Amino acid sequence: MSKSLKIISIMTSALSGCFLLIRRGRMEVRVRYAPSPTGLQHIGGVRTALFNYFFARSSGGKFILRVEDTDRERYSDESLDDLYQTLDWLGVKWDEGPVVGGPYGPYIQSERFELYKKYAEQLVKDGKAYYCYCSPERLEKLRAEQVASKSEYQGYDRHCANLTDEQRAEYERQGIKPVIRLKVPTEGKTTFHDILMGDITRRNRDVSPDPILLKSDGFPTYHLANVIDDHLMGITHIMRAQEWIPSGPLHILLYEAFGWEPPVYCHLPMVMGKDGQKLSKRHGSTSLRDFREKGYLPEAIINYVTLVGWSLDGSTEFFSKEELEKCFRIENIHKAPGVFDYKKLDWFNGYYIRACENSRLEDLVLPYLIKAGYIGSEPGCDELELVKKLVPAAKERMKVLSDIVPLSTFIFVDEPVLDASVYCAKGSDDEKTLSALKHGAEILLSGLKDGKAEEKIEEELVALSTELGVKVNGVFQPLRVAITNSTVSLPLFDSIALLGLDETKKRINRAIGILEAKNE
RNA sequence: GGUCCCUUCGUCUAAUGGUUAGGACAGGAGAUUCUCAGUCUCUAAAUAGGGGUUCGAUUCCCCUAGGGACUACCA
Repeated sequence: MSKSLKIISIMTSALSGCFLLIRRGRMEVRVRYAPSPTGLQHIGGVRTALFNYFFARSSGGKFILRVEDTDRERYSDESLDDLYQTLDWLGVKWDEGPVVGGPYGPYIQSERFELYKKYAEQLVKDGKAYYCYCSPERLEKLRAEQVASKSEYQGYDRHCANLTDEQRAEYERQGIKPVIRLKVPTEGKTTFHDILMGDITRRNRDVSPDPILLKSDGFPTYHLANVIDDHLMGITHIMRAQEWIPSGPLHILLYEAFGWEPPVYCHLPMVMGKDGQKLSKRHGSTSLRDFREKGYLPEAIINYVTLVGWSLDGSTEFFSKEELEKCFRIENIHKAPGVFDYKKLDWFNGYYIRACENSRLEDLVLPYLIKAGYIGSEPGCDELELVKKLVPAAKERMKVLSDIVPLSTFIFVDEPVLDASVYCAKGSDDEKTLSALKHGAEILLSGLKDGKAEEKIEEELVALSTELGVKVNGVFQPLRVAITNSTVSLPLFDSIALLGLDETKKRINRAIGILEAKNE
């Protein structure tokens, strides 16, 4: 190419870029989350929703929810409920979509049923698509043969691509319901641009040959419905998981067949399990419902999940939803897939629990205590008072809300430790342990009864330990085990406050009995 | 099998054509006059391999290897 020609070509491409900018630049960003209600919302889907939502917010655009319920076999009402519940729980609000409506509705694909058929038939009229009468059995057999022969050519053999009118009429007479397939060109190549990945090109002969657009039941397949709706709803950016990259060229072909301008693509890195495979149930919980039930806070989920495959600067760890709505940049999305780290999520969750207002935490923890049967389903004043005392003591020991149950069991279930050796701390012995328990109890109970400061009592207990020639824990452990029935527990004074003085006294005396029986 | 995508500590990630390659989780050690937890301090740990381009490459290019996704009348 000569120099001047080159310059001209650069200029024209710059110019067409300008037009694109003018056409698009004025337009606000419109993105969508378009799940199919065939199961519970999971980490991967939620991450996609979040990235779309944050991108929309941070660029002053619109976030649209669209329900892609074209698979009647796998659809369930429960999944749809779960979708709404999950987004609601996360505090992700959609600007347009089901429930709230919007100028491009309806936003549920089954309610747009007629539309897809119309467009598919238009494609047939234009010679871009055709009716196919092949039976599922024939297709199955074809596929089996291709797999067996390890043929380089995999996919539909275009058997119905050039049917005569007579042949078609004959099939129709037999009552066979056709599907509509797209004519994929066999020559040339198709390129689409991805913000993250750059240009991705595929030879047309490698595009899955003649995919079905409209199923025989009249419902569209994903490809058709997705392209039509994205266009009709004015979607500007498609942010979806990288598993969709292979169908990118097919979608471009569809946009071309319709004569439409394709949107900008951004394929999100996938979320993997520890073994590097796509995250699934066998790696642990994946549904948001599970996480919610175990007691993860929405702020922890949001914070951690958006940090898989995205980062601001590599050192900022904590982001609130509101911050992400401001600082999320599409350019900071990573290309490589990321492993979902349950431990790090736990760490975030613990952090957010500790940061949680006590009053809110009381409310959050209540259902777990009720479910455990520790407090009534209609908690009375006494019970609420107890929870009020429990929360600050348990707070920094919790990773998930359900941890409140094991931490508070000693209050509600009294199963004394009968093995005397458990009371004995490292470096102490049976005799000293008994003595520590007896004298410690005296110091403790009389001190508390007289309203002595905890610090003062603690000092006296420490003094007792030096007196007995044991470590500090040599005095505290027998008391704690006696009171909480466990070597692992809340701190001594918190435990007593929760249990009450009478019950404390009762448990200590019982423990003294257990130790005395052994020492004899 | 075919096509496409990816590759910095175990994990999530930062960085630049020139740094002791930074942070966080997890791990290890220690501190905190009660266990556990929390908090604090310290510590170990990475540019997949091989070729180029370059005075210099982890960064740019090529090859190899490894991993992943897709290959449905599912999305």
